[in-house]
Amino acid sequence: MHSLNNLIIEFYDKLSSWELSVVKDTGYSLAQVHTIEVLGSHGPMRMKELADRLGITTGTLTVQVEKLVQLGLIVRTPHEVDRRSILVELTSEGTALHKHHNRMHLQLTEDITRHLDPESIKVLTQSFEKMNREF
Amino acid sequence: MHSLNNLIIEFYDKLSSWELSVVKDTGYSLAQVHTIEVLGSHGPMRMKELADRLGITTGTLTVQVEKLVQLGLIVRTPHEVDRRSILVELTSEGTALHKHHNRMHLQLTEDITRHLDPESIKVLTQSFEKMNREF
DNA sequence: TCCAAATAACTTGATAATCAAACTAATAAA
DNA sequence: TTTATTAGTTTGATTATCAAGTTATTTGGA
Repeated sequence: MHSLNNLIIEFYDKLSSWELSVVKDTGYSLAQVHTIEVLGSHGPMRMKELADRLGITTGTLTVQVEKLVQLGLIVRTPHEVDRRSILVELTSEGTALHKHHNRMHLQLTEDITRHLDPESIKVLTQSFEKMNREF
Repeated sequence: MHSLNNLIIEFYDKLSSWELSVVKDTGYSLAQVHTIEVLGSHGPMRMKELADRLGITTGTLTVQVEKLVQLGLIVRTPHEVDRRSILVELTSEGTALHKHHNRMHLQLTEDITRHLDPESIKVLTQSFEKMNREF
């Protein structure tokens, strides 16, 4: 258990470094790409929910979103029922950035699992499913 | 492979959120705890190496380190052979913070793996070893 | 129904984190 | 021994962040 713990920490650390270098290549900031990631994988959402997912306040997010709108990556649309809220969603350019980032991730996954046999991949997948459920 | 990729991304995302909330409880910033983490798990090191591991410039690190020294978490000692360099290392208080954070991690690992059978744990551990080697 | 409380987003003012570039001191290489 | 490189710091500017206050809207009692 102790060694597994250390391996997870090391895995997380290496993934963070990889993410940082990949993001730097895009020319956007880590916070910006992270925002695009969340919108890309979960779809349009309100400011409040987005802020919660990103772990920042709505005040901070207002500024971030303003910049991403100017960059043409996202758009703000009024919420259909709740007029206090606005929905944030990706533009086609934002979607393209998300897809590009996703391809990078997929390539990484292929790279780091290339020495795993099919049975291990299967167990690994099931284990991740179970672990993700426990957070 | 595609689903495993998504599971890894989700795992990373949840781990990030967990880390953020755990760090917030300590009263220190994410950057500060991260610095302590690196020093705690790899031992004393030069500014340059520490900056590289953290993914920041030495200019930024100089400011960070100064604050951590004032907080009593780390100390600067001259490098024995290279007089351009200084070694950064944890104080006993810094070590205590690292140990505390490590215990949190261990607890998390125990929590998220509690529904995995011994054989899966074994395969999972071996898989992480192989994946970490490929980064 | 109507008003108080809660919620969503934004704004403002302050602080922390970051970088690039310039600088100093020391080492390495020619 | 010069010259080039490296380590760390400083400076000036920019970005990210928060807490607190503001406005508009919704919700939940009385």
